[in-house]
Amino acid sequence: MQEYVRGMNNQTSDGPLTLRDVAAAAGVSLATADRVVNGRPGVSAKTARKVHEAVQRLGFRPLAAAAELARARSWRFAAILPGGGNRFMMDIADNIRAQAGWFRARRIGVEIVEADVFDADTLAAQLAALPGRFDGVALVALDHPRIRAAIDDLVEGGMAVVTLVSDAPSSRRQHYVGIDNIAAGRTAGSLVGRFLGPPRNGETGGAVGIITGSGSLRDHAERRFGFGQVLAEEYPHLTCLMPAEGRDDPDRNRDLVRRMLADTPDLVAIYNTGEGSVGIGEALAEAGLVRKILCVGHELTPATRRMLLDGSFAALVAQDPGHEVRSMGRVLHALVTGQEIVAAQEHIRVQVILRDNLP
Amino acid sequence: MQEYVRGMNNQTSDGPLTLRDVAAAAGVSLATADRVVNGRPGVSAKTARKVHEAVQRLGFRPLAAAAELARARSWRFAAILPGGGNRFMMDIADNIRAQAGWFRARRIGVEIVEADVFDADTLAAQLAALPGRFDGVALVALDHPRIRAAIDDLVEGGMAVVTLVSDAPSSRRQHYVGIDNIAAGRTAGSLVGRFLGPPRNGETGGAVGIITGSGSLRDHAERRFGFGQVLAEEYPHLTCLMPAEGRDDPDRNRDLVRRMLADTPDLVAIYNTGEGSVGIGEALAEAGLVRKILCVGHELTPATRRMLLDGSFAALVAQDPGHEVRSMGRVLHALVTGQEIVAAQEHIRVQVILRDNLP
DNA sequence: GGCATTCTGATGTACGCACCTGAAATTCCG
DNA sequence: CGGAATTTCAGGTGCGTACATCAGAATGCC
Repeated sequence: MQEYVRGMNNQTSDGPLTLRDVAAAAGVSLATADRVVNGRPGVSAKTARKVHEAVQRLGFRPLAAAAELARARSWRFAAILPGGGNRFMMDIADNIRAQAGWFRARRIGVEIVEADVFDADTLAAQLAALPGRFDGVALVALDHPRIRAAIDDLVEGGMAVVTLVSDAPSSRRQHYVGIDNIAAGRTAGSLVGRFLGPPRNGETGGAVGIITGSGSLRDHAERRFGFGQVLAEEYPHLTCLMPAEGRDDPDRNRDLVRRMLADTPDLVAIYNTGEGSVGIGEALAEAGLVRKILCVGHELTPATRRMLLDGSFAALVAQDPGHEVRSMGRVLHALVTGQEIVAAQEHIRVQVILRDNLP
Repeated sequence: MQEYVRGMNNQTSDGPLTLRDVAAAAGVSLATADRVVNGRPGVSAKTARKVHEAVQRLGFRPLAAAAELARARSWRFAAILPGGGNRFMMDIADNIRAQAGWFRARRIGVEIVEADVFDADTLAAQLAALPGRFDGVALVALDHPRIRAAIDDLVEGGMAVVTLVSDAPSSRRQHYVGIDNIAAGRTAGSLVGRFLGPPRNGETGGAVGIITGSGSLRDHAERRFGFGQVLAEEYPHLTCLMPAEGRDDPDRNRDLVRRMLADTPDLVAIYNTGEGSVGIGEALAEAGLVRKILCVGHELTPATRRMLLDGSFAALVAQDPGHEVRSMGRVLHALVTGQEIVAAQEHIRVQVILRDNLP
């Protein structure tokens, strides 16, 4: 067994455990120990086993900071977000900018790329243009065969790929940062059912209108599904109207609700699976039905916050863009540096926001 | 202006920005630049200004990993948690243990100290014994003059002090890791009010029972306050009964609810501000009143999860112990290393948990 | 078949990553 | 000129990695 210590570092006994200690214990050099610990090739099975044993026996864990410093390379991540004034996505973008310091401190540059998430071809082309320029991507995925293929190509090419907010589960993306949208829809359904209460004597339950953004983003579809499920199972006295597509646009949503009010005398509640809830509030205000018709929507924005406070909306089901951006950063960073992902920490909660627990 | 570069590092132009660049730009040595950046003494006002200017101009941010590595010292934190089988506190403890890796990777050792949080003298004595052994403390604070004084002494002595779950706002603790308990109580109040719905024709609203842990922990008191506030403001048809102290003990709570049921024919809901909700479920089951009486409680534990699923409890207002432990770690670490605390990241949300958004 | 030579895979050496810090050196100022 | 204030020097911090080294296998040649 040789001695590879020098200087003042020859205290294998006290102090924190370093790779040097492991190497000494295994009777190999630092470089070899490092190779084994990081699973790099060029080590015989026998010595690898010795090192592994030493790691186990001593309970060694590499110091993240030292590893990061030594790696001495920087990373470039792209965040592909839908363009068009979607407020929630703007929040995501703002949060990414706000996290610039965190990224910089880890040698990470993040570029926000606007995309037309509804056009699979364009999006696929944008994805295909990423390799070489970036080490990792987070994208709001359109769940479409062409996009899945594009994602798989990226992963194949060694890029870290993470879906954000809306998933593409059948692709090979390494991680999904976002909420369980079926659970989110179910939560909205339970809120509507419970807030409305059981049908009054002699009355029927009434009708529930559903406004949705678009059929092509998976998140909205899943929310509708979860919502419908709960209403059918638990509140059969309530009837769901056909979902109306407002493309997350307040103006369209306003029109949809106007029509809904005209067509549906027994309307008791409206659920919006996406953005543009303001339009709903406006239509209700016009009709003098604020607080008369129960509204539940998604995401906390200045507009929904206001409507929560003035009572137009009873509750919001939300995800925290800050958490999501931080999770995205941690996950991508862990992926490119080969660190472990702590699943529990990366789980994004489905939040219920009432007027009283507004952050 | 001198040259302090050596080796291959003489590229002040390209590559990422380092302290060396700042030092060169300011015309001082690395050591001096470092002192300024970290606010350590021994630098004249004039040179400090030069360095600050350079930092601003170049937009320098120290690389977290390098700083951490170089600081080369380890920290010892204590987490002072109430003993006695409180499930939520056990979760906190478990989360601390689960985060051991994270702490280790930052050279942080955490020791969990059980305390009798209800005895101010003992707790104060325990706090007084910390200096020398620890660099930072997180404690579930009893809001009591003696404890405040003990906390102030610790801070005075240079220890980082953070309150956890229950605050002592008038002390000099540097940070509180936990939820806004008034908001939590209000949220519970809104849930009860909305779930019960407006009074039916010809009926009065009914009575709401309140079970609380103890009067001496600030968190429970604040929850009661928030709860009562909302009920009085928004649901005046509901009457709150006097809070009954069950000391977070399921058995006591069971007895309290039994008595409550016997004494209060018009009981429509029960709110538990603390632990031991199982006892409530048991008492209701005995009386065959599960789902007949609306229950809202706090914290997600195996027991409350079960009761949420079987319908005994309609909703939980909760805080995420995982988030809290991670926040505690980050904050204490930031405090001892003199880093900045990102307030937005450390805000702990008041969560509403229904059966459908159970994590 | 014996021996020199090339090649290959395994292992070690030494330096760099960017910052921190105690001791040494320098400057300042009365 | 002496002591305090300020600044610089130099040596860590633990790990990654290009390059050097080395042993042994494979090859080639006589």
